[in-house]
Amino acid sequence: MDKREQLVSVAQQLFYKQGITATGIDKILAQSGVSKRTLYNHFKSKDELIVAALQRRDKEFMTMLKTAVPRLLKQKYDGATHAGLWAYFDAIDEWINSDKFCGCMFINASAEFPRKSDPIHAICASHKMLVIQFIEQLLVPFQLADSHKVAVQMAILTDGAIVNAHTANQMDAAKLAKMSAQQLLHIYQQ
Amino acid sequence: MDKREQLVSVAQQLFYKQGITATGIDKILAQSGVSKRTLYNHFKSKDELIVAALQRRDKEFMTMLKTAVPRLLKQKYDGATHAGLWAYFDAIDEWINSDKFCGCMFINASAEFPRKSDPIHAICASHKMLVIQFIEQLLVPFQLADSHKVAVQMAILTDGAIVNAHTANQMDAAKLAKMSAQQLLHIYQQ
DNA sequence: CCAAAAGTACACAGATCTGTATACTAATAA
DNA sequence: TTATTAGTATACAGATCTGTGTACTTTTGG
Repeated sequence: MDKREQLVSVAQQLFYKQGITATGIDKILAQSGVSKRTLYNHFKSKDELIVAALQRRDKEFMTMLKTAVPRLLKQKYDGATHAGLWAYFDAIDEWINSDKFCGCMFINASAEFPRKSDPIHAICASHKMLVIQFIEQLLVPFQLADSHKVAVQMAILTDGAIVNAHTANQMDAAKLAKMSAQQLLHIYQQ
Repeated sequence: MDKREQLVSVAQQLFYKQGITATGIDKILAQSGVSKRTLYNHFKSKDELIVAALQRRDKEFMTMLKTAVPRLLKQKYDGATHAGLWAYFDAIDEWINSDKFCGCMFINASAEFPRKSDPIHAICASHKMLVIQFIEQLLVPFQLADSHKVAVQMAILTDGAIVNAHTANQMDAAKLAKMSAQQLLHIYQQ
């Protein structure tokens, strides 16, 4: 019933699966069953729709993390305090090996909109910052001297795993990234 | 004078800087000073030109690695046998912080052409395999039990650094990735 | 019930994109 | 020299894309 939500939801799916530039407005209208006039009443351009789709994906992804990590922490590690980070990599692994996986929407979007000044690119950057903050929380039990730096290192492992799975079909990339993380934190813990 | 080479060279630059779908044939023709008919005598479609541009970039990037790594190995590590991998991460760092950097062309291309069956996507995958092989050579001095697995872990760190630099403006990503690599190989060396 | 808000259908402007057709010109090689 | 090859200029077909204009219909709140 909420036409705006329908539009953004369908746009998000199509942009993610087929690329943003490659997805025309008409495809989104056809699949959502909304008229073109309604779209341009809610958004003044395609760019605004792209922004809304990315913001929706941002919320969706963070929600996924915030539910999957506690679930896996309980399932696989009996809720052990330090194991949040392992559960995080397990969650990434689950996602990468699910059929909905098509790379990271924000990495993909910044590939299509490479100019740093582009608002679309800026949204991608701030999403990545949010993920780094999320990781930093999981690092608290390790009592690290510079937990932000380590969080960025974990983010690098994450993005590397995502890209290797998507581009090079390395579907075990998240498992390898998790191993790397465990070995790295073994050092930091000393 | 070699019109084909001019076309592929300009196409590579524009595809890399602006994205592939966003770059029209006409822009490539204008910048290379070649007529449209000549383009379609050499390539039967834009897709073929894309393939040629990616293959050219593949050669260029591998050549860059094969010259930068020995140079940095000598400059910074006095040619120490085991330091090839550190020189490799230094080379990635140099590239990331150069003004020509605009992410990894193959990561970007697979974002725009996500279907695994697409020949363009396949070229991206095989480029990543070449890089992994290159890394594996640098791991020889470490005499690892499973050097391929570690090479993939290094590739994950590399791609993560590239993506974090490009998408999240983390320009020190390669330095952090190098640190991770050094800590990881310290373990593997024991 | 009725007025305002929201949505639909559809035509179309104007730009852009890939690819082709045609007729002419420059270079090259036997 | 002359035939062939390679390239140019340019118009254009046909598709597609974003965005607007207009007239009609549905929904909804007071």
